Amino acid sequence: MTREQFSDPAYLLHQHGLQVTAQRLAVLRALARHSHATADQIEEVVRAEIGTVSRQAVYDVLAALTEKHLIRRIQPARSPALYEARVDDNHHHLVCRSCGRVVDVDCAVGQTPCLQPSENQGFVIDEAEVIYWGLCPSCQQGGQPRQGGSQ
Amino acid sequence: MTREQFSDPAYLLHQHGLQVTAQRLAVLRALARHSHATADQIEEVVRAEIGTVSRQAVYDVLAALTEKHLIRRIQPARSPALYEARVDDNHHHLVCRSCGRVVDVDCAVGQTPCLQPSENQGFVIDEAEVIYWGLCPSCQQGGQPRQGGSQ
DNA sequence: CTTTTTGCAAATGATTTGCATTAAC
DNA sequence: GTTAATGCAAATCATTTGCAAAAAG
Repeated sequence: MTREQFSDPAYLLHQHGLQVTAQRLAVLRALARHSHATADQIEEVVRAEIGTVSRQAVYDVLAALTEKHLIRRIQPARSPALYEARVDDNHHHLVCRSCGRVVDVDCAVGQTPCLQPSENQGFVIDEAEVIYWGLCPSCQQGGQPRQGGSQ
Repeated sequence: MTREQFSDPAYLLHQHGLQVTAQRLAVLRALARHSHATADQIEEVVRAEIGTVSRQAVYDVLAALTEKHLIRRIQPARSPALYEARVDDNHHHLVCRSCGRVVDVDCAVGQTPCLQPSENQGFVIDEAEVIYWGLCPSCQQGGQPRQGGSQ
């Protein structure tokens, strides 16, 4: 197993029991380039690249990749879900309540302590998702909320 | 201002510039009793109590209360949003990927450090939302995922 | 009395489902 | 060849919108 196989999309898919298809590769490539993209945006990018994808194929691919933890789905309140290339790096998100902008931030508490809640109540935790809600720099001046957590 | 005014729902509403209506009081009461309820469930409870509410009134009330931070909205992946009586206690959530069960847990890192991300990128943060994804005790035996983060 | 809320109906919009066709293994 | 993935159409379902009637201050 060579080092570069780790980052080879086709190998990754195969490794997780998924068939290697043009649209799956294209979705992975699209996400590598555009982080925090909606299904719609991904569809657009993928279609531009390989010519044809159905919306359903996109949803299907995203669901399959999410289930295998090859990508991550984030749901910033009411707006459509966003997807990002999974990096397994325990990073979190800053989300603007006004414009919906999403920015990555490293975990504030070190490497992986976020995975441990104070009490697990018998749950087996596999992921900690942290969203910091607030206003981005540009929305702090002038703008008032249009989307996001409230209303 | 007496001590009990702090917890008086009518006073709370008034204090936040909201008119005091039967359905708002009923929603607050419903949430005090049933934490992590969907709009649907709240509608049901409220209707049982005051006889009549439209679905829209429920959504409207929930939006108003959420905006004033009197209650909190949580969005566990694809499933409908849940609401809980706001406690301002910096607690987080354990969500079961299989059955969708939601359980409260205290912040693992003390009083309010969760509000501070490693870098705020110029954002003004007003809330930190933490969701621990995993499997609840009962779903660890036997059951396989039906709803939740991955398809 | 004036403004905010409610109720009703209809619309929106993301996501899902079912099934035949096609591509991967 | 078999099985898994795609494409297409139609359905679902939470949530929103617009407007008239009712209630709150």
